[in-house]
Amino acid sequence: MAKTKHAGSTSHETKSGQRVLAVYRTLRSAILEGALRPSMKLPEDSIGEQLGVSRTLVREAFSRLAIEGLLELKPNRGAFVANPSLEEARDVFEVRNALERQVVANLAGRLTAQQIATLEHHVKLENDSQGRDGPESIRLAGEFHILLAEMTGNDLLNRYVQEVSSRCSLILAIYGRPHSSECAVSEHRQLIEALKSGDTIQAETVMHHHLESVASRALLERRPKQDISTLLAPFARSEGLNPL
Amino acid sequence: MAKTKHAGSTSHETKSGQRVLAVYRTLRSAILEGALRPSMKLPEDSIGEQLGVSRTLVREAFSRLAIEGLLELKPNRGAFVANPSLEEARDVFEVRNALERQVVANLAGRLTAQQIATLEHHVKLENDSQGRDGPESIRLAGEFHILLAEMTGNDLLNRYVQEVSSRCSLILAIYGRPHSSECAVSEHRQLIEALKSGDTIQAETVMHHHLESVASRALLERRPKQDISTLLAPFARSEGLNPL
DNA sequence: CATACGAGAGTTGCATGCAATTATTAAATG
DNA sequence: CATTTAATAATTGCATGCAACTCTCGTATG
Repeated sequence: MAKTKHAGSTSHETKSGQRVLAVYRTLRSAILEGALRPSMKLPEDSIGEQLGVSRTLVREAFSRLAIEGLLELKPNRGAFVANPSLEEARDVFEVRNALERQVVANLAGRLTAQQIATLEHHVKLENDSQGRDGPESIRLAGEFHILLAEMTGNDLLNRYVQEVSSRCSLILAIYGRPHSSECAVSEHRQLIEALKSGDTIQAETVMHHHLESVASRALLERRPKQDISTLLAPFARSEGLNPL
Repeated sequence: MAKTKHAGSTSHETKSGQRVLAVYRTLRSAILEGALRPSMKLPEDSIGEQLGVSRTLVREAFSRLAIEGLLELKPNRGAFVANPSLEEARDVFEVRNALERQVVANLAGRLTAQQIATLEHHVKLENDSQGRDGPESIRLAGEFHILLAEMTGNDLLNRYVQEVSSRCSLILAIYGRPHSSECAVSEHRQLIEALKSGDTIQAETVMHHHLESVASRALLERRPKQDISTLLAPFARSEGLNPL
């Protein structure tokens, strides 16, 4: 096999060293965009070959993605795209709620004019893409929350919000309805207003309800699991069997 | 060099596969106990030789510790024990506050009799070790918070609490006063009472003040940094120099 | 016919080797 | 004598190789 020399997810040459980051980002995107479906097996070999790097780097990227909950690493068995259970999904939303309430608490009354402008511009984009079909408006809605987290200047908080956001994307890909799982633009607008006025309680409340509604819109129905054993269990039971 | 076959941090044979976990845990403990001081360089091969594993495994453990904020990885330069700035320390405490408020919100009014007994037993241990010298009572105080997080049954929340707790341990090792940086046992008792009564607001308030007081006891004074350049800068300036 | 077994192929876990980068020391120069 | 430069040593980044483990599938056996 020819050595392809660089493994660009984004097409421009990765500066130096951090090629593992490129692998990590490539896989991360692929999972979040749904190209790699939950429970899918990811062999080190083929991924490395595909990306033009050795198994060593793929392995390192796997390890990181596993920590972030996007992969599950089974010892001696390999890496699988995570397939979080409904319970885990609820756990993620609970943590997300706690983190994002801290984000708005941190930001309330402290936004600069520039930051407010950025947020309002972003909401306008969300509104414009509202009508059009799909992925664009979902992406924008997610990025609004990332934007807020970045504005806190708290790197750790920012990292955690990014991580739970990733997990939420995966969860929505599994459990979310095709359409209505996106954030309501009006709620984002409300949020900005509360942040501007410096009303911390109000901001936290709005954020809380906002995430609550996203979670319930996504999690209340839909296939509870697309894992084979869980899918089959009810059928088995109705046939008098008693699966694990 | 002889192959030592296993690299146990805890003396019992590591089952199979997960030797990297043993390396990770060993280094983690060493950092948190202060054996490896902040900013100290950790060369891959000497660590590997010391632990009887190859650089590959050490490298993987490094990567994980870096994600958790206990190491800093400088490209092409190697791994260094983290030396968080005061600002980063404040950020960590802010996130910890958000997470642990979620913990008590989750737990309030939902503790089983068994769990209550466990917590009260733990507080008794804390109280008993109060008088004695040092590390024991600090460890117990930290474990109380871990215990609470575990009781939520929310794995992600639990993991994040563990992570910020680690970071806090490192921070206290750098900035904390030798003695007074531990949790007040009475505050832990208050917390249990609030959780038993199911008063979520009260529980969150107590937790908030509790962590606030830990943070302020630790962070308000003490050497702002023990990095050489920062330590030297004031002396240099008083000599008419103008360091970076 | 269904289940259990085992040989072979494929994959992971880990160590090691080599090229590239950084650190260190020595010599050279102003 | 301080500073710069060149050569050497040490260390990291990454790929590859080998043993251990798992999976697959054909064969044997009850």
